[in-house]
Order: sequence, then C-alpha cells, then structure tokens
Amino acid sequence: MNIQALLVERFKQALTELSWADAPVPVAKGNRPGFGDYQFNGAMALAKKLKQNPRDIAATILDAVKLDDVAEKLEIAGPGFINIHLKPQWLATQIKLAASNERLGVDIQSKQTVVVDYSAPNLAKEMHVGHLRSTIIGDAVVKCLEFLGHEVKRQNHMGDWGTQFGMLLAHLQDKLLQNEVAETALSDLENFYREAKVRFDSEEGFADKSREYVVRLQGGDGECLSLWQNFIDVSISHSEEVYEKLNVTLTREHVMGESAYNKDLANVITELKEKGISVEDQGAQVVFIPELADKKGNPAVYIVQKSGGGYLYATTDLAAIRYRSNVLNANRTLIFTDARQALHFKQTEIVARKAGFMNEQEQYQHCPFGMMLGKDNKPFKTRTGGTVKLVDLLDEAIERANKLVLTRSPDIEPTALKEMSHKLGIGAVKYADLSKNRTTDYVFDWDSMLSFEGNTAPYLQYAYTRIQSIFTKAGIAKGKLATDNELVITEDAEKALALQLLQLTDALQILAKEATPHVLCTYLYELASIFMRFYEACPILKEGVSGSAKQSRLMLAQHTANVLSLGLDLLGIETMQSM
RNA sequence: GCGGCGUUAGCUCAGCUGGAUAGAGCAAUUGGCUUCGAACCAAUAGGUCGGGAGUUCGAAUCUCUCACGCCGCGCCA
Repeated sequence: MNIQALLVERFKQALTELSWADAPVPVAKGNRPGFGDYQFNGAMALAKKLKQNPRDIAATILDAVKLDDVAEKLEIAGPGFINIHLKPQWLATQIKLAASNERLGVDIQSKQTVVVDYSAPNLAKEMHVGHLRSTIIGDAVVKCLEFLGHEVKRQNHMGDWGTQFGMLLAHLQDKLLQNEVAETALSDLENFYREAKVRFDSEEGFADKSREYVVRLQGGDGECLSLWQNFIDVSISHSEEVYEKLNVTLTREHVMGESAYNKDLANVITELKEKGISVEDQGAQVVFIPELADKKGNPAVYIVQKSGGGYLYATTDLAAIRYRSNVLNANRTLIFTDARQALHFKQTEIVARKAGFMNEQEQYQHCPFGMMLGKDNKPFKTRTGGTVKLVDLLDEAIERANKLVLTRSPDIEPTALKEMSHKLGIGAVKYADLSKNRTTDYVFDWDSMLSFEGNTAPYLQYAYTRIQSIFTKAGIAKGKLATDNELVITEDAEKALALQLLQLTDALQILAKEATPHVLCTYLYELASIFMRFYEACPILKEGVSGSAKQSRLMLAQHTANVLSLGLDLLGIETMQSM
C-alpha cells in the first residue's frame, strides 16, 4: 500500500480525462495541520501554462478526480492547492489489511538481481572504523532490497592481494618454522603487520625475501599460495567475528576478494586493446576519457596497466564488472565506498560501458559516504592519533551501554544485562551512523548516541518494549491479537498514527532507490514519536475506555510494534521484550 | 589550475520531483508521575537556510557567481 502512488494515479486519471495527460502530477504529503493529509500542487503550473485562473483549474480538477472512497474532504486553498483529507475509515481498512498481512502491507517490487559490494576490508590488517559505514549501510540496504523481493548478491570485495602480502607471508613463514600456529601468530593482525614492517625496514635480507615472495605468489607458486591461503583464512575469520558482533549478514561465502579476478586481468587488457579503448602512453596502458576532459580539452587519464606490466585496482574493478554482469547477471550494482573514490568509479563506469563490459540497461551506482569525524571535526582517531580498531570501538559501545543499564536497573540478571548491553550498544553505534545522510561526513559522538534520547536507537527500542508491555499487561501473548476485530479511528492522534503506519512503503522504496537508510530511520523515529503522542492522548487499558476503542487501539499498537520491529530488523538493529 | 562534495537554530542533523508561517533532537527555561513504563509527554525561547544575482505566481530546493571548508585529479586502493 502506497498512498501517495494511489493519489498520483487518481489525479493522473483525472488529468487525462481533462486532456491534460502530459501535465506533471505533484502530490505531496501535507506539511501543516489543517492543510490536509496530502496535497495536489499541480493546478498553479497548469494555470500558468493555459493562462487561466489557478483556482478555476483546481476546481475543474477537483470535480474530475475520483477520490470518494479514500478522501472525506477535498478543498481548494491559497493560490490553488488541493488539500486532501483522508477518510479515517478508509485508513482503518488499510491498517487492518496491513496488520493481517505478513509483509505488513508492503508490496513486492518487480524483481531485479542486485549486486551489492560493501564492507571490503583489507585483509592485511584488522578492520578499523573506516570500514564501519560501508559495512552497516550496505547491510541495511541489502536487507531492505531483499525484503522488497529482489535477488541480492552480496560481494565482499576484500583486499586480499598486493605487494604488502610478500612481507606478511615471509614473516608468517618464519613464525611457522618456529612451530607457531598460524591462528596464534595472526591473533593480532595489527601487531603482526607492525612486526613485519619493522623487519622489512631494518632487517638485513628481509626486504629482498619479501619481494621474492611477491613474485612467487604472483607466479602461482604452490607453497606461497598455501601460505597466503592460510593467512587469508585467519584474517577472514577475524572479519567474521566483527560481522557477528555487528549483527551484519555478511559471511565467508560472500567473500569475493580482489584475488578472485587475477585470472581475468590479462583478458581485460587484451579486450581493451583490441577494441581500441586503451592505448600505450609513457609505457603504460591507459584510457583517455574525453567525457571528463578539462576546459582545455585534455581528457582524463585512466591507467589500466602499469608500465611494468602490473595491474591496478582499475583493472580489478573492470574485471569485477564483467563478472557481475556475465556470471551474476546483475541488473544493478551498488558499491559502498568512501566518497574519495567517486572519480574512480565514474571513470570505471565510462570505460566499462565503452568496452561493453555490462549491458546498456544495467545500473551501476557508486554509493559514496563521508568520513567519520571526531568531536573536533577531524578524522576519528585514537588519542595518540592511531586508527581505531573496529572491535575496540564496538566493545567500548557495549561497555558504555553496560554501565548505563546498571545505573538504571542495578538488580538486573547478569545474562539479561549482557544481552541488553550488546543490543543497546551496538544498536546505538549503528543507528547513529545509519540515521545520518550517507553522503556527508559525520561527527561520531559517544555522548549523543548513548544519551539514549531523541533520534537514537534506544528511543526506538524503548518504544518497542513499551508496546510489548501493554500486551503483557493486557494478557495478550505476542502476535495473538485478533486482527479481524473492528477498527475505528476517531481521535486525531489515532488518525495521525494510522497515516504514519501506512507510509512505510514510501520510506522503503526511497531507501531502495537511493540507498539511503536514513530515510527509514527518520520514518521510524517519527513513527515512534507519533505513537508516544497517541499513547499519551488515547488510553488503552485504563478505566473507562470502551471495548471498541480498546480493541482498535490495541490493533494500532500491535501494528506499530510490528512496523518498528521490521524496520529495526532491516537496519540490523535488535529489539528486546523489556529494557 | 580543473573537478566533486558540502555550508540550514549555540551543537548534531532532517527537509532539496520548486509550494502556504523552514522542522526535529540535544543544550536552555517551564509544566506534567498516589506508574496503561518519566529511557516519556506538553509548552516557551532560539533562523539574513554561507553572501550576492537570476529564473518563477512562488526558491532552503533550480541556474550563475563569490567566499569558506573537506576531498580528488598517470602508474596506491
């Protein structure tokens, strides 16, 4: 159910009957109390075009539009707005339909195969805060797309290849020769990397040995490959631990690292050469891109093969496009990386399209995000200026939540405390990020995300548990409320809640199109606020509430809980029965 | 130099298919618990939507320009 789409459809019909079929159909949500739940704003522009009085045009449209079933009142206001007041009973009917539907009334979209490339940590090191945004924003978008009926192919484009591995493998080899177990040696990747780097910089012969390992690795040497595989396996399991802690759906099976494309890189170059797209320049293979030329006409340069014959990430990304198009049959690809790579992906798309590496109608959508800043508006770092390990950040969130829970309920059971701290802490970190516009930098601030007030995860989690307690109090088991009772809407607060509940589809559709989870966050926050207002104004279990009002309000409450639960689940945030 | 992104309340952020009086939260002030959960609600105060120009009946939203900030621009990813 999408109210706005329905209204657009009805107005389009009316405009067509009036032979204004090509006129735009601007239907917007009402922005002011008393000015309708929705408004049609097309009369003014049409009047301008036809050189007529806008209020007359509005009156004509109002006569032609068929909304008797959904609207109780249509009125012309101001210069020619048509304000639409929806029928409470129609809203009630829609709520009942949605409440008795396992998808909560959200329609399935026409199915696409969507490749989503996200998280993509570098396996040479541990995941740090820089990977947080890609991981959780990507995962929220993935879950939303799946809910809307799409076939999603998660692709974790991990950094598992490159010259740095020579040094790491040489160091690992030495450790294994000293009878250390790989898992133990690699238990702290940061330390391991640092040790290897120190040896590389200062130890006689180690740098040469490292370079030799790179050559052997690239040459497919069996011993080196198994050493590499060993390293990668351990490193991936580190990432898996973080994913699990983060409540993110990525697993080992979604790993499609850079190395997976190695065998295709030469083919990519060959094809680019054959098609005359890349040319040799200063010893390297480059693609000149006139579309991105500067004002003097100098084309942008995109290097696909180094002068020494080596490949770059551009080559790998082109190979990935071929794989996703040809093997995964992608209709659409979403890539979540930081905004600094915007130019690279723009160029990659242009080159890939010229080379025919993807179908013309295939969508290729780079979804950039801004940096995570500290409270001082500088990149988020440790006190000493180092990068913050993601596990440390998450553990701190859980620890802070733990303290907070203890101050509020000192007598809580240890197991409950542990569970709650985890859900609150992780939820707070994720929501603080997800609720902000993806594209800009954002300020990471423990105090505001864990103050648990305002637009935060705990507020939403609280709203959910508060509803659960209504049902506990009413003696109704979870999900056991009958949905075939009559639903009557009389109070303003009831109507406002019903309307908000029916706008879930809009939020999800925008999220799916723009890959912007903050739209869903805003929706859920507004829903929770509207519910709190409703609950304040409309008693449910108190003395003197009529049977029908009680049943109706319980149904609204139940559906609110279901929508909150679904929405939070799509964002990867857990709920609880009490808190 | 060229290009991308950004600049909205003291702070953190929404709003940008052009629509009526620009919204939240935090912080500030005030009111509401002999409990349907106060991690809540209600109210007050807080704005040259970076500056300027243009398009338009109408601009935070579109165009141009300037300022400031961040980022990127041939062999890192």
